[in-house]
Amino acid sequence: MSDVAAAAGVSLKTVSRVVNYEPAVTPATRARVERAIQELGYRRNDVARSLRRGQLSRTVGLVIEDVANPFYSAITRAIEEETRAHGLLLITGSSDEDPEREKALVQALCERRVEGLLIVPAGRDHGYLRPELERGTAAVFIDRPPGAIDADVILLDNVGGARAATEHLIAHGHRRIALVADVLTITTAKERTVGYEDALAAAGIARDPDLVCTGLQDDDAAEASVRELLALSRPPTAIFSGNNRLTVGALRGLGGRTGVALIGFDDMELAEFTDPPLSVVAYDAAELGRRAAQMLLQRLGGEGGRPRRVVLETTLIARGSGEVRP
Amino acid sequence: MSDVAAAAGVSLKTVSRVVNYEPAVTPATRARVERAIQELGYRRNDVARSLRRGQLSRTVGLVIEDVANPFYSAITRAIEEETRAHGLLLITGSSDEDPEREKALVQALCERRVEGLLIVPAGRDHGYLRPELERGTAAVFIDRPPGAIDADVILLDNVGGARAATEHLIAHGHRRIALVADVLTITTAKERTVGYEDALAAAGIARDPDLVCTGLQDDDAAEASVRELLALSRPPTAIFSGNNRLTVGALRGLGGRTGVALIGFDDMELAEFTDPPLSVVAYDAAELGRRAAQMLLQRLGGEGGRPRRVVLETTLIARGSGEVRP
DNA sequence: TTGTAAGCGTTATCAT
DNA sequence: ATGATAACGCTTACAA
Repeated sequence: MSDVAAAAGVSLKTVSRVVNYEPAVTPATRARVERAIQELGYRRNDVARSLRRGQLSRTVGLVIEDVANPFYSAITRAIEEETRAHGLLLITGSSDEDPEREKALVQALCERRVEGLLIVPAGRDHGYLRPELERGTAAVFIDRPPGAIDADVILLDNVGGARAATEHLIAHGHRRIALVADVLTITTAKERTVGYEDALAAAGIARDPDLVCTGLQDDDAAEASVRELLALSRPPTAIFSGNNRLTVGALRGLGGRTGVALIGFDDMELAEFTDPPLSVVAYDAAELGRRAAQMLLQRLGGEGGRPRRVVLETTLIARGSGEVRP
Repeated sequence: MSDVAAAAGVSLKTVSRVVNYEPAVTPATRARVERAIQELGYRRNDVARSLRRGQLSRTVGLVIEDVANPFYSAITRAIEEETRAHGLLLITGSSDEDPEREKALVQALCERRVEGLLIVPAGRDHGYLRPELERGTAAVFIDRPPGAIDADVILLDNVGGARAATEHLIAHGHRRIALVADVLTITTAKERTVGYEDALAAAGIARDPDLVCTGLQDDDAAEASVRELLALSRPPTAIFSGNNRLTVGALRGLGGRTGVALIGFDDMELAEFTDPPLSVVAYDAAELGRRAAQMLLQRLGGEGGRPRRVVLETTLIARGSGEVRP
């Protein structure tokens, strides 16, 4: 900047004025400065800028489980849209469901002085965030509630969605319905399991432990579980799978068998083209991201008040696989 | 930091030493400082830090077309993995195939002094980057080459992949093969079109303009085109679609018709479960991101030399839809 | 309209 | 082993 000032024969401050479109500059001076900027290839340093202006980094941090998962990338995209509209850049990171990694990411983001944090929590204890929150960093949790602190959060109606799927299967005549779910320490997995069990109980169907497969962390685990389910002496006539990855595994485990009903939680890109077309519990992932970003932006805008909790509804999309009869 | 120093009864510099794990500090002093840090909830300010240390922001910028597209989110994830290993955070943004948006994003990233730039270019003229490159910001282009400047780039063998797909269809007896492609100003779309035409020419099949649908920007456009193709007096017996979004549209346009062969460029999540299973031109999207990040990291590490150009191979995965006979 | 001086939170340099 | 001081590139407050 001082180089530009020298080249244009003005003071530092005048260059600053030009760069920031402050009005108090003669058109002639402005032109001279702009020429110098062009020639020297000067570009304002936002790092230095935010330092002096009081910690406003104009960035927001996002920690999710895995960007490569369509569920999270849809959320990411929606958040990006909202933040961009406010001139905020987005720093992203994947935690891979590892609490340590989540914490390390959040800390790196805080050191970089992001103005706000959007987190799909992997860990259960977010006490480590308290100092940040007290110091004014806003935080909004997505998809799962925070642990050990109180903060804004936006969730899905997991219990309701899982219950609806299970009820749907029951309504189509199934009584031996298997569950394929992730580790139950993940609240979404837990809630979807509860929804499944609620529906069975309401229909007076005893919960058969043989049919409940939990702790499945990837598609391979789901595939193996489904194979085992099919090998039972009394195999299930229907399967409810708890998320998009597990649904892929379940389909693989079914190996083309179309006689077993299947409903998956999370809509998927080619769901309408599988054989039979895949019935799913769907919801608006983009809306999840959008609302989270909006809540964060409101907090950044100075909005006070108690932490809020928003729950988004799910919809059952019946395409065929969930309507197969026993 | 000065608060911490005061609380611990030491100087600013000593706190800095503790925070940076510099050896020259008595264990006793260190302990005292660390207690003060705990109590005050102090966290190092990386913004100020990078200012003094000479512009090392420890961040890298990534500009892609759309994170919500699985192709790009896979790339993003791989890049994240590489940069994380080097302590670099990733700032991401989607250009939506809009050159202005790409440029605005890149400029915002440069103002924030990212150390390096990873770009899937939307525009054709990257002259605007020259000042940044001269000043030492590294840049690597992904999936498409830069325009008007010379820089490292990692590409896919689009011509080869498209040619292989078309040859495969020809080998299965097709002579009326339709093309469903994006706007040809996008180099990947152009190259895939060239590969398609090459294969036809090599087989002595005249290019029928009725069968060549280009300029399709989304799945809806592809769906409409496929419907029109099927309504021709002499409809195609096979379709080659130029990317994952267009493939979704093509499938929709086919409306369950299984008699028309289909090969898509880009593998997809449920491709193995469609009816018939979807044949695709696949490649390692993660590898694309990984290699790009590695090239960037090498440049950041001071590696000189002429810009490099890496081309990744594609593989034809025959699952069924590409093997349907006319 | 333009310029000067101070300071944002940190690290580098040089003393002690 | 510890500290004083300047400096990073910029903006704010004030002066001319």
